[in-house]
Amino acid sequence: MATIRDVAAEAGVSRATVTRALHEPDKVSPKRLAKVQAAIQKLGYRPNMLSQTFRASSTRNLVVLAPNLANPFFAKVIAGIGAAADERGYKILVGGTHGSQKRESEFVKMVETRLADGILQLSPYLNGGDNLLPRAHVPAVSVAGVPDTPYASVRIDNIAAVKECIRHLVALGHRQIGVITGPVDNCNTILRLQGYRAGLREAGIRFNPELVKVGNFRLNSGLEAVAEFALKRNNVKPTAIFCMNDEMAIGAIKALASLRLNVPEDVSVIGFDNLDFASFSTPALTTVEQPGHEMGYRSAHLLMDIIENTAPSDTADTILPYRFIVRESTGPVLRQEDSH
Amino acid sequence: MATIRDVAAEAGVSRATVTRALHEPDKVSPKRLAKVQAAIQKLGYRPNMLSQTFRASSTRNLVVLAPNLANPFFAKVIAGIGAAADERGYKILVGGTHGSQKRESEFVKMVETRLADGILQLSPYLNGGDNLLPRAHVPAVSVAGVPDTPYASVRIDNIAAVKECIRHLVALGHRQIGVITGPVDNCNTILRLQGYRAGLREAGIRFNPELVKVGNFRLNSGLEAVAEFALKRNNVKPTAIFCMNDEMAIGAIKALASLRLNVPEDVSVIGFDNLDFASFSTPALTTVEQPGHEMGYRSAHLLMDIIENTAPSDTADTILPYRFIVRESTGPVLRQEDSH
DNA sequence: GATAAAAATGTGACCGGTCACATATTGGGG
DNA sequence: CCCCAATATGTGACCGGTCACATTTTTATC
Repeated sequence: MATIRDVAAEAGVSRATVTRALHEPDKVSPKRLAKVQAAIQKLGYRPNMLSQTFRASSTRNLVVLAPNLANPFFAKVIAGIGAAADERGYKILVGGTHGSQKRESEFVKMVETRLADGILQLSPYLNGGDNLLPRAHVPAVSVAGVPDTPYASVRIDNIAAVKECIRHLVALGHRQIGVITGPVDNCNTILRLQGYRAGLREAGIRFNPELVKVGNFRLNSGLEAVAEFALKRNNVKPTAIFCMNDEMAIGAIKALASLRLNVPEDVSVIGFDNLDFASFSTPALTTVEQPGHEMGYRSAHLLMDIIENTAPSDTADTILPYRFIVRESTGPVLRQEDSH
Repeated sequence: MATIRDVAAEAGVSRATVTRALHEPDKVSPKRLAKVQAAIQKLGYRPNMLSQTFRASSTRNLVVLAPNLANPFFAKVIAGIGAAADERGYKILVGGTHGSQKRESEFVKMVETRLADGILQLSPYLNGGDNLLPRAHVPAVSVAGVPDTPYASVRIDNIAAVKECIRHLVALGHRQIGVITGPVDNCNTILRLQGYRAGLREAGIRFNPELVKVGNFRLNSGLEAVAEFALKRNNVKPTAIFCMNDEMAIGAIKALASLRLNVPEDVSVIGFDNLDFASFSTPALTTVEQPGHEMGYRSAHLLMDIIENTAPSDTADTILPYRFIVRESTGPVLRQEDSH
């Protein structure tokens, strides 16, 4: 593989002239420029980014920490990040952590060891001890995360969004409103649960822990949670279920169907995220749209600003608007009390 | 940021001793080892990977070229790649190309400029001119791609898989079998279309171009293709539709539902990939499972072998088994000719 | 055509580890 | 206590660009 010295020798100039020909062509006389270009052509020279990057000690790589690559919502966010990175000549390294602390610290180490310039953290766990980022002082932005992080975040107002869902259900006459959550230590779970409780309070409904089922954001856990609701001996059966993401909502609908319960006649279901699949499910899902692409885009620009020091690494939160979308999976409660 | 020289000075030893303390601790006397470790601790020293990597001129990064990150099948493959990379201390850079040549060449350039060691190409276009990889002689493996690439590939036998789908439909009495394809130049489209035609031939059914609709592998295009089938003035209405992936199949089912056609009573539908969503759709999808995780895993190991020169960079194909899964979306054709 | 200013080019050091080799230290056997 | 081998440590060069600065060449002005 040809080096810059080979090119210099071939063109009969110095190394510095080659560098200049590459980066500041107008500072090189046309004659030599042509010679250098010919030499580059002839030798098939490609500058070694590694050494460039080493000298500059900046890689223009961003690490994206995603707990789960299979989550379509994250795919949207990542697309947005990619678009922003592209605009400024950055590349993104997508690290699937699968929730593993070890994996996560591997990627943080990439920044500490200069293989990447900063980190975008998707949906982190609450900063209750196990969040690595604050400890390592590394440029970071949290996407779709929590308020009050020690670094900037871009997100929606989860609490308000969920309150709006509950308000919608209450308006339809529901008072037994179940909820299927994500993992208990997930920040979105925590916030949305707060929204849920606030929504109930607003409607004067007492919070009933039996109506809360813990899921994991995957299809299957929606299914299992509904099975648990059905299995219950006692008679607190929800007439509506708020699911903390669309995948679990689709799982829930599937489970309800196999119990011969119709959505929304027997049970209303609400999701969260507005995946593409949400409008294609039967019935089409009432859900909250998070502007995933926009969130990714904004947060990536913010991170790059921080890296390049054009923005102070403050902890300001950017709150983007959500959109509550009513489709077919929610409807009025029918007054045939406890038919199932 | 502390360098190895700082550590050496602090510990009162030479740079080489520090390196050895880091990589071959048993070759350093316990006394100095302790001193070095104390110095590292005190200075918060972290080796600069960039320079290490520069010296070794190997980054242990693999670039994954994915046309579309939102495709859940690719997510599975990427997870497999990640698992393999992990085992051997590689990291993966996921590059969403969105079908753009420019983006793709950006990533190829990353390998040429040594920011990554090799490329995994997901579902490439046929080598009709616009496939960059052969031109750049870069370590590469194709995943879920075509036969006869100039580099190794890991895939299933698409033709056989589709033939099996058609055979299944024919056995149920279907003779008007529609197909919704991916983009015409996509290699999977081409192979699966060959399988489709071979399946028809086997059953003695004449190929009818009017039963072929071109899609783009996204939900919406399944919907649109069905709308086109419905719209047709002439009377070649399919009693079964083979979709080249699950997303389009789910789109197709949605469209059929809005036309008041039942699946599978009125029209049977088959998908491809066996996404998680496939078994959660209503009705659950008959489909072909590609071992996405395994494909990613195998191809990544193959690529790493090539990079490390333990495997010759031959063009051998690895063919993995697929699995045809019959669920609820296919059924016998009802003999009430042309009810719709 | 001489002189100063501007533009073009070349030189050596450097980024931060690592390696090959040279040198110093230790230990055991006689 | 000396000698040789084995082990431990240090030295300088190097990876491939890039930068600051020194040097040379060109151009402008009188």
